[in-house]
Amino acid sequence: MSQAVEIDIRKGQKFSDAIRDHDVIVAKFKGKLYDLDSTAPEDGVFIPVKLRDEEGLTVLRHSAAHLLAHAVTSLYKGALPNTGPPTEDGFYYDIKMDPISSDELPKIEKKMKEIASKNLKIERLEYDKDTLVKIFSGNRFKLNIIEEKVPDGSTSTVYRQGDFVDLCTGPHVPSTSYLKAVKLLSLASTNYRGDINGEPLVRIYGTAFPDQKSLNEYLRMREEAMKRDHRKIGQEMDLFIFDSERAPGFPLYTPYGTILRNSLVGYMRELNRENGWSEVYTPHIFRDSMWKKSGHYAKYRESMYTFQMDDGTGYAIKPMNCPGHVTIFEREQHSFRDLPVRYSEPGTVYRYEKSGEVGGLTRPRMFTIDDGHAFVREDQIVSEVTAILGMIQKTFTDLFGKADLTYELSVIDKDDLDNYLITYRCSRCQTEIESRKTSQDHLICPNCGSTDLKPDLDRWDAATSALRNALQSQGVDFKEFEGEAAFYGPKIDVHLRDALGRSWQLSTVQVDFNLPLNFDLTYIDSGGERKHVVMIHRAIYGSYERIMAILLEHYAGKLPTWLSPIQVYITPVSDRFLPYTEKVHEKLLASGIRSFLDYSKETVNKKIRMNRKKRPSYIVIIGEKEVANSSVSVRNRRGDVKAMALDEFINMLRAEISHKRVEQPEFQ
RNA sequence: GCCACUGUGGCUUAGUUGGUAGAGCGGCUGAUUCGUAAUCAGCAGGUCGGGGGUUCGAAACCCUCCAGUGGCUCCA
Repeated sequence: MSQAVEIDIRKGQKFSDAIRDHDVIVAKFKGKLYDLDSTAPEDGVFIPVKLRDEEGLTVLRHSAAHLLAHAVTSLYKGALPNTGPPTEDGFYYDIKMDPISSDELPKIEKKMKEIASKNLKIERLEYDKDTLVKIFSGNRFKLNIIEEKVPDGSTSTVYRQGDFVDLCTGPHVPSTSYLKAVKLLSLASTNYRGDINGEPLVRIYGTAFPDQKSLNEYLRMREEAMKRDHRKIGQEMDLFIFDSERAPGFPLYTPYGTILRNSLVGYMRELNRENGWSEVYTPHIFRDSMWKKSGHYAKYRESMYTFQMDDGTGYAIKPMNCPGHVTIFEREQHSFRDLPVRYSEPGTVYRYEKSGEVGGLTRPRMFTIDDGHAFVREDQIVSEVTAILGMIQKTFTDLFGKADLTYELSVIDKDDLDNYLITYRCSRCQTEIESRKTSQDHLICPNCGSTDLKPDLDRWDAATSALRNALQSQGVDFKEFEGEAAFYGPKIDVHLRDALGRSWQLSTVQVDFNLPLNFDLTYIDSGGERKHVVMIHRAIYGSYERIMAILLEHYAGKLPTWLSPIQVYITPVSDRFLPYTEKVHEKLLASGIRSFLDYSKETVNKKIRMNRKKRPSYIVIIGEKEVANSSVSVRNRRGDVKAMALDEFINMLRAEISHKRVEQPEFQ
């Protein structure tokens, strides 16, 4: 982060003439980035942007993308660059070319470095549309961009470095010599414009940094992330398996994994109880009539597991828990005094994710949501959502020690109301209907047949501002995303940043007007009138699978002791000390501590080596001294060893577990 | 679902241009009774993802299906 120094500049003066610092690569003038080589459009002050600044880094990577396209087009005849933007931590370029294998990345990278070392000037050139069309006549992708983005009679810019020219609005670093630390990372394929039917393109991912040192640091982090892959750690710790032949995409939890899972379930059960959420239990299968009524069949049938019995009745396995909770809610009439009614359940759902989409615990075909549905009055939305946000903050503070959360509020796009469920009012007879119209449909008033129906967004507005109020009352920062709302209502998504700086989407809080209408869920208000409830869907972990994956990657498997499947791994130095070891083990078990005794007759070294990958919280070794002193020799996760009295060890563990401590006490 | 890559015993893997599989870890057996990341020896374990084809001969080449990985699309 460099200081926001400001430099005076006069109209027509080149930015480069006003600065000396070689690290400055672009100028920010009135909020817009300019190449150093360009001139100020008017008098004013500009901020010099350095390589290391966030915006500078983006520019650097964008330039690196050009360098990549430059190298590829010079190596592969007929390769047609499409687009190559910077990304959060690097860049990519989509190129039409024959498929290549990742073995060729080093070759391309070498070419990039070769071009960079030529210290080519990167020039910005402005041309009219006709000239642009001539320049890119051989590249139909660029011609499409010109056709769409450059109006007739206007101009746009290209950037040239040596013999390579790319259509681009820039800005870029002044010369290729800035691109010293570039690295190609992976190869993927994509379709033109992200359209499934679009032409297949080769996408090459890479990254760039101001210097080799920070690039190396990034690569180390990347490697660390790879080592922390929950699929790998989960196998090492023996937590779950996937049997890709028998159940592709379905996790099976082993005994250790089930301990972890149950710890998380137990935590949520307690949190729910403390916050007035009743636990319920619902079937995994419902008749198809249920899914027709809920609307799931209409929208999600192809990703549901459906089947038919011999007598012809149709069923489906649940892809969501809401209908079950709704069914329980419906069993009795509700007064306005009863609300909110809150049902929660670790609800296992099954969704047929398409073959290319499944992967590990983050995208399985079976997962268990820490699901909750609150049935509330409209005036209760704010307080209910506020309470849920509090539960979210508590949960992640407990799980991660310090929760680095970001909030997103997804709201309706009022310029594009198609596909949202909204109230329409007939202009002629004032009849109100609830509908989700698509662009093909046109609505007709069921009462008078008029087609003049006006959307009424009052309820959406009220719900959205309720969510906004709840967020503000919690004093958290949030961003709003227009058009990201669910079709049935606005929602809040919560993201967590992990130890490696990666952001994961976890919690979600959604306001739903749809299901209460589909199922006609009502309460009797104080005036004796029937009103529709509002449903609030909430998941805090998101799913048990996902939170487990995140915990494993965040902690590199070294889970806080309260969550750790093996809290104590205990083994004697030799069989002679087994009786005392068993006594210690039993006392630990009696104290509620998950102790696992290793009877194998191996050397201590070997036993530790064999069991370390299971990440026990503590390793306890019992030998002659321990037997003599009624003590234990304890090794913690960091590898520090300490001898202590058995009771001292048990007290330490109990405190650590009951306070859900993330760190272990230090051994002096 | 689309594109690319990959698929060898429980795990990690070797296998040059095709000549019917090697290893380490783990497992088992025996010896060793051992002090915080490698004690020794022996044994068992593989229809090289499935099926089809080419060939005198296929783990290797071709086709096809399945699965995994990385992306795209999707994610209620």
